[in-house]
Amino acid sequence: MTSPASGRPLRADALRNRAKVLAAAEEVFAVQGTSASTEEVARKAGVGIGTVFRHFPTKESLLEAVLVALLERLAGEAEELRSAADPGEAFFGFFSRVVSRAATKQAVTEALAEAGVDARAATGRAGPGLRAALGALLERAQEAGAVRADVGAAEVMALLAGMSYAAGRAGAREDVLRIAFDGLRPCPDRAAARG
Amino acid sequence: MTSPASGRPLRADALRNRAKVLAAAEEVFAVQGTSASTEEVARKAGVGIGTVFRHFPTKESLLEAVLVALLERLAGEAEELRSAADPGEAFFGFFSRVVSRAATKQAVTEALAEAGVDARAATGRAGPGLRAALGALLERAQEAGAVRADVGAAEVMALLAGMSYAAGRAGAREDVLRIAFDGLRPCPDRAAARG
DNA sequence: GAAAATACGGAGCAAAGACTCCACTTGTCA
DNA sequence: TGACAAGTGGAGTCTTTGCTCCGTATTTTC
Repeated sequence: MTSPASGRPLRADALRNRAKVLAAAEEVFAVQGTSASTEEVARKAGVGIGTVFRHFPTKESLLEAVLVALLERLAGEAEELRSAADPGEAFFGFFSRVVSRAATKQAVTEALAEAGVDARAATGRAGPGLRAALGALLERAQEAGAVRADVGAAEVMALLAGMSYAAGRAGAREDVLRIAFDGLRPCPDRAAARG
Repeated sequence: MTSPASGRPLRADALRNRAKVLAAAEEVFAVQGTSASTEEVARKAGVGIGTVFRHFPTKESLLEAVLVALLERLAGEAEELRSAADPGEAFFGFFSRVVSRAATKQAVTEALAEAGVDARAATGRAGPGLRAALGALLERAQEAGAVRADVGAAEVMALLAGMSYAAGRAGAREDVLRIAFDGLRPCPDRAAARG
């Protein structure tokens, strides 16, 4: 996505500015949440507001671009872990890394939430990418017996979003994650415990 | 809280209006989220904006009043379950009832999040009430062996907030809750699963 | 039932934020 | 290097929203 939908490629300076805006937006939204103003983003990027709106015609489209970038990066990280030695550690490690990142970056939580629902059109494109990558991690962990067999990628995504939210608010991140992880692990006499 | 902090009791019509505003605010915030406008609340309550601001000098104070009412009601429900026959069912039933309510009422999730952090002054008063009531439910469930012994009320609150958030976004509420509940249950050979 | 106290309603104010417009600058291409 | 297309910046517009102010209406008190 380095050129406008139809027509010539972007001019060099425009390309540079677009990147600056995107980077600034990601940082601003991460710190202040997605309700931060467009002007704040422009200031951080060192460009005029007009420039921001030239590249992203609405605030929503800017936000969308940021979320997509975030999701793609997460998906990439998951992808890399696909061939890790320990599938269980790969899965749980990825999960907790995402959650701990969400604790400081509000935008991550929102991206995950959006990805789960794929409400927005564009995140609808990136969401499945993450879901697929996470799904692969999940499957390998299940085959290795590190994760119970009766959960799917969708539930794990939802759990991930929920835990990210909780991490951003309450303290005790590790303790809450421990509960979720134990819930994900196989447990032979679970039936007994339920009864 | 039916009279002003210092001075005479409220006039009869004022008391009535205050109640109408609070009820309207709860409904509006539940449906539209806490970013709904004060004017919307006034319209729903059938009073002028001036009246809303007379009773709640800032929007924040109105929101706070709604959240406190919500938390107190939840705490009350938890209290009632204190002497239920089956402590495990009481605990898990309460938990899932809260989550399913949060699925349709955004304000519930926010109230829980606030209660966990007790960031706001006033919810700081009501938050501990819920925490205590939930803690009592938790303890009884633990004594009955339905919940693992090594979790505290704080973690459960955080988990509750996270699950409420997840429920409001993704579908698959039951499936995600199942994971969380299994994580909360005792499981003798958990150590083995972790290794 | 009149006077005083209290409350009501909604026009209007001020601040914030999304977005537009256009005179000016910068990159590109022949 | 000149000409033109492309991009920039930020003052200004429009809308929304929290909140105030005060003339009018309702309750309470005696």
